[in-house]
Amino acid sequence: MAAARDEPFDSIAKTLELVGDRWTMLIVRDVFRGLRRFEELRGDLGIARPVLSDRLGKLVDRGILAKARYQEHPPRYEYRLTEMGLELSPALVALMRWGDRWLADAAPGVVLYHRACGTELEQGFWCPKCATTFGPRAIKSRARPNGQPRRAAR
Amino acid sequence: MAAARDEPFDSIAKTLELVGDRWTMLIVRDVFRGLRRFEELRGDLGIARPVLSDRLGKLVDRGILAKARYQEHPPRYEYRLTEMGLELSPALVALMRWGDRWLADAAPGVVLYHRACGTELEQGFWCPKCATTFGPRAIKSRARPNGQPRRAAR
DNA sequence: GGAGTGAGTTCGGGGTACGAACTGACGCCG
DNA sequence: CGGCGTCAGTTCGTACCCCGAACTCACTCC
Repeated sequence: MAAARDEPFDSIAKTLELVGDRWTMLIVRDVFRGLRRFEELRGDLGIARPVLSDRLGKLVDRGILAKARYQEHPPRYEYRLTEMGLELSPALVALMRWGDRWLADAAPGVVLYHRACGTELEQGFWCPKCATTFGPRAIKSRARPNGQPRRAAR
Repeated sequence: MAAARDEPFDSIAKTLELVGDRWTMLIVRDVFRGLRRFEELRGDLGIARPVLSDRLGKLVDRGILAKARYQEHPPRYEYRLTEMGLELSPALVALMRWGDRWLADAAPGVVLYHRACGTELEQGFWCPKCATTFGPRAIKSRARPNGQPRRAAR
């Protein structure tokens, strides 16, 4: 693997190195849905055991999932999202909405609500100054001046 | 391939079938950045030619990219985002921000602005009733009652 | 004590991605 | 006009990764 090219948008590449393979996002999605155990995941995804085993291990190594023992004696673990994993939800939601909108055969099977008030949520880009949401065409990008600290997220 | 399981969140799986392989999202990202020609993309990504050729073809077939002839005579085409492709941006932005936040070695190289006013954008879940953004923990999900028409997006 | 379950690991075969080399249609420059 | 460079591919053989099937192991339940 070549040395990292120092290009902008590199975080996308870095992120996809961690979660961009064929199964990882689907595993994370299932854990979101509440599936936690090896056989649950395997049954739902139809993934080969060795591959699931490998992916879960990597997700734990990377801090996206955490193992929690749910029974001693045959020590059995279930997998839960860490904060890091939980924060993948904007990406998952974005993929879901794109599929709902653009793929005729992917009927929207799920609606997402704001827990506090039960209103169906929207996902969008938000301008805190104008206090509006807006679409992709209203985005401009600029290289961040080097070394400037990132803003605290959320 | 087994018949589609009729599970909720299925749009995520469907979406990932189209853009979930190792390269496709990176290609889309590069087209977002303004790279349009075969060799530009190849040089930037370090992707093997046959793979790039195949992925571009599939992206065009699926309606995410469109070919536009930019010179006759050796007929040469460049690739541009369709509306469908453009709307992948929420997913790309979500992946980018996740990387910025959680991957120490992925310095945020790009800032995104609201074109109208120059303010740095946020991306979040938006509750139109409460007029606030909120995080993943404030989401609830429900199966959509069957056959209900999807809302007009954006 | 035999069957069942949950969570894996081991083991070949097959499909896919890879880099390298080849093609072909030009344009440019001396 | 002849050779070189460029752009956009395709062909080819290998190397790797994914897959399903079978095996393991530690238990529980009947």
